[in-house]
Amino acid sequence: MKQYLSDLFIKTAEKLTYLKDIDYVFSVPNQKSHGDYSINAAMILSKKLKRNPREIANEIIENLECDKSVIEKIEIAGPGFINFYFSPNYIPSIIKEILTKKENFGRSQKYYGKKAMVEFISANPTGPLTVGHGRNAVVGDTVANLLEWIGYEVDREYYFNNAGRQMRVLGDSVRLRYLEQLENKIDFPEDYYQGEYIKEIANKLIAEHGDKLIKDDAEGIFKQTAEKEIFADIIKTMNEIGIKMKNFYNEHTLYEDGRITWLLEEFKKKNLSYEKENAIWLKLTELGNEQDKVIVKQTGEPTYRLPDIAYHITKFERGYDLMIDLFGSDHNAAYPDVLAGLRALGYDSDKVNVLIHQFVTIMQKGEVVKMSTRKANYITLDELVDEVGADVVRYFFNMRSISSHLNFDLELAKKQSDENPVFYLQYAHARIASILRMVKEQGLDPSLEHLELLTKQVEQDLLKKFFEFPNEVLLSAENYEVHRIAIYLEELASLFHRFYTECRIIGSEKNLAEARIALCIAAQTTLRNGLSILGVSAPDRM
RNA sequence: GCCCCGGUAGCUCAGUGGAUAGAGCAGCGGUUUCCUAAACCGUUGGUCGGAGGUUCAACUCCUCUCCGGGGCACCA
Repeated sequence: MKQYLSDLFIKTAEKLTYLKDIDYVFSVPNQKSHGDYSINAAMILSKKLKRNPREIANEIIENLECDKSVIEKIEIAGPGFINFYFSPNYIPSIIKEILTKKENFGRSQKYYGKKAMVEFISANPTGPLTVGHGRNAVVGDTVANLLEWIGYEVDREYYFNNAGRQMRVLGDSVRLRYLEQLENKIDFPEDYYQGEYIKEIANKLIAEHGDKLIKDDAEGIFKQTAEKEIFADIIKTMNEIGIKMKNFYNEHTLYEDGRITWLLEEFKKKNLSYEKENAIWLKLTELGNEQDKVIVKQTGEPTYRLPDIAYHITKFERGYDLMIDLFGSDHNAAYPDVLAGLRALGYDSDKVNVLIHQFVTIMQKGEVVKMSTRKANYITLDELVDEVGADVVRYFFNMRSISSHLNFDLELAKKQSDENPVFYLQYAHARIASILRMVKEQGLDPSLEHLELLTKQVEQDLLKKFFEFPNEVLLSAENYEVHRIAIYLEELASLFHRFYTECRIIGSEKNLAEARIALCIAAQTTLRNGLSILGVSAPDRM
């Protein structure tokens, strides 16, 4: 419907040239009495043309060449809205489109031929993924899905660092636990990794090597084993919630390739860096940021900024048209430095889109659980998935705007009842599957021959909702707003339940019954497609 | 001191500068001899944190301010 109107206005703009280059908006009015679609063009033009908006609206309507069989009525309302009422005979045509496109209904080719990379999770292998990482993981994967739905070829990538201080501390934490298990007296520093998993890794080393490692240092087998075990655990968790990375990018590669040295030289050559207090600084103030930052420490080790910039350069070299970085809000001060560095080297930093999601607050028995990886006071993503299931985890993390804090109530999520919106959606899908099984036994088949019989209000409301889906996918993808899909699906499911409460199939006149079966299939397809974007399963039975 | 995010119904949250601000849950009252009641219907509930400003029109944009969260590393 929107597409039809939008084409209509583009055509009309050839006659009424003032319709060109203005940002009019088509919207579905809040109230049914305001039609199916509404446009605000006349009000926007009012100031520009210094004319009465209702007068302009009239002129626009006179010049619209619309098909009577598609648009039944056009009205001017309020301060100058133009309201369109679509013909009840046109509206069911969407069913044909859905039944033809099936699992592709909602996809578009708008960005066909473009390549995108979504970098997410990117947690260093110092411990299991926590609930905090869960939001990043789920949203990142869903954003990648959305981009695929609008035509992008998408790569998912995980960037990690297995060198540096944190990893040394990790290795030493394992070493100390190893010694402790062998009944040596140790002093375990407070800022070391406190988690149980460290002891498990130490035990594993004892099982394999006995006490032969007593003289080994932290950096060797202790660190290596820790990294290997932890990564295996992370990947297992990712698999459980359906995430498959295309690539794991090790920061260390950037050193081996000589990219770090090269980058340092580039900054020096371009006079963008300087030495002070035995460290090398990047002139970020000259690039428009607040303060200069260190890129090489006194120790000679680069800070994260240098490899981060080098890493993004590899993304540019790999030919991505769009690069998404997804971080938690604790990183929100880091990315402007990286982008400024890229700009200074001539890269188009507009192609890099940094998404920041706010924190997850876990509520347990009415209390906020404070979490810290190092203190081991956290709930792992694995535990969460075990308790509530992958579908609930995926849905909960997807259902809120990423800029809002997410309140994850463990008791509620565990409840597997109607308080959980994910069950509402899955039930709608399962209910349709059940209906379809039933009507088949009755010898009824879907038919597109008499869709014009779908004239009841609830039927028309559901049909109109189908029209919105492709546009909803497009808007969600272009704005990286995963929660819009969840909201849309809840509205869609609600409309289906209302339809089915009022309209029965078995017992209705045959042509009507078969048209309604087609309507059910269309609803099921749309629900399933939406759920697949979110990575939530669509069960046939519950 | 500075930067980012939030503040909307009892709770959790939606809300492209548009018409009378919505949903879910909770509360209250109903609906099933009938293809899934994990459903549906009705109803209660609002100073959109506050103050200015821009606009034909502000929950939405701008300024100031209060409250909460996250940052401002030679950690990532």
